[in-house]
Amino acid sequence: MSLRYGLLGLLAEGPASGYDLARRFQEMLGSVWPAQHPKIYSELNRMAGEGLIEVESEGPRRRKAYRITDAGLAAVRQWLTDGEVDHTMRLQPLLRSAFFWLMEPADLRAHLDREAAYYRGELEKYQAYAEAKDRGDFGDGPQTHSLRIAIEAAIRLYGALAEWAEWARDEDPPAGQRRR
Amino acid sequence: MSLRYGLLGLLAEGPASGYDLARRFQEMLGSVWPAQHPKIYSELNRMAGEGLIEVESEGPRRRKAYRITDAGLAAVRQWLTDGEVDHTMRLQPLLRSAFFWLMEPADLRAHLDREAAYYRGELEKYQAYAEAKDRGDFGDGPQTHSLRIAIEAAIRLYGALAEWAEWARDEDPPAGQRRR
DNA sequence: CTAGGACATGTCCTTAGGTACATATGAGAG
DNA sequence: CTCTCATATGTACCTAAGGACATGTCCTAG
Repeated sequence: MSLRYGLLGLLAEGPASGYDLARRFQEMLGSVWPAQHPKIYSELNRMAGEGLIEVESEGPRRRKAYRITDAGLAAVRQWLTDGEVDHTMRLQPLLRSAFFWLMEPADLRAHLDREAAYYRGELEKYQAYAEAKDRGDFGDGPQTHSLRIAIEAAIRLYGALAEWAEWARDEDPPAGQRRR
Repeated sequence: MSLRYGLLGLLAEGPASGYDLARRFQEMLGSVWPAQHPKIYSELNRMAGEGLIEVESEGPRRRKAYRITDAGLAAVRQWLTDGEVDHTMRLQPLLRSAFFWLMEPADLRAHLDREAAYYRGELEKYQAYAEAKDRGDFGDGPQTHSLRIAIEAAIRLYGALAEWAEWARDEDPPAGQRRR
């Protein structure tokens, strides 16, 4: 149900259409919780049926903007405070790492180089974002502050992963490594 | 298809039954790639049908041990070197963090305390594991070396998350915070 | 000798996630 | 005026994931 609450959380900032939500989800939450538009639209319809959100206005190009209801706001808040936190991680790159011994040393090195570059890239993206935010480019409402906290998490995570990949790349390759 | 390759990777170390694989997946990969036994058994059956693994022996209690075939070994190796890395993260705690502004400051503080404690706990678990490994408790084959790299990633990730949660907890709460 | 528990494999069913496809509409370029 | 592109919403369908339930088997404690 995380997508549901993610949408409610975004709607708590103000009315938005499914299209808006899809874009904002992608932009600001895409790296911690991917969501495609079909799922978003169907979830919005479900939530409208349950009274958690309601159609605020219908605009041009069939645009429907939704507004969160009191019930919806209460639902997100309850989820945030009482809902059990799901600590499940699903990190394919780490799953792969358990099987590095099956790779050729050269391939592994190349792989870790690419991984490190990827994480460095993400890290820089979020660092730039954080700097813009700290300069006040996005105002300083409570939402902005929360977003800054989320960005800080991304910075620390990608930083940790980048350093890990570089560390692993520079580690001695396993002694028992053998060619196929 | 990550589960598939995870199973093949484990089977590359030696024959195992579905039950074994479920336990080992849970133990050593559970925190980066959860897998329940129904999925494992059905995936094993599918892979047996495709010739990636084969039944090595049938033991007591209906136990069926599988062995990886040459085709299976080639498949994991190809996945490891040529397969596109999926960098998707699905971290509910970070999704939540974008909506901290909706929480009461006291609830948020309690939440971040629990989160920090959780991450510290995981961190210690993996640190202990790493120390045992560095002492040589598990031998020092190439698999062990890979596992050590995976554990190092877990240590760095949980360390980063623990510090993030503590940092966020001790941050000034957003100025615009308002009561319900 | 029997009851309970760990071992071991599976089915069933529901939901979540994701790709591909379909369609309508308004704005702007040429 | 028409073509194209971005906006905007959806359906259809497939696979992955996961909870609930069912069943068989061997061991051991009492």
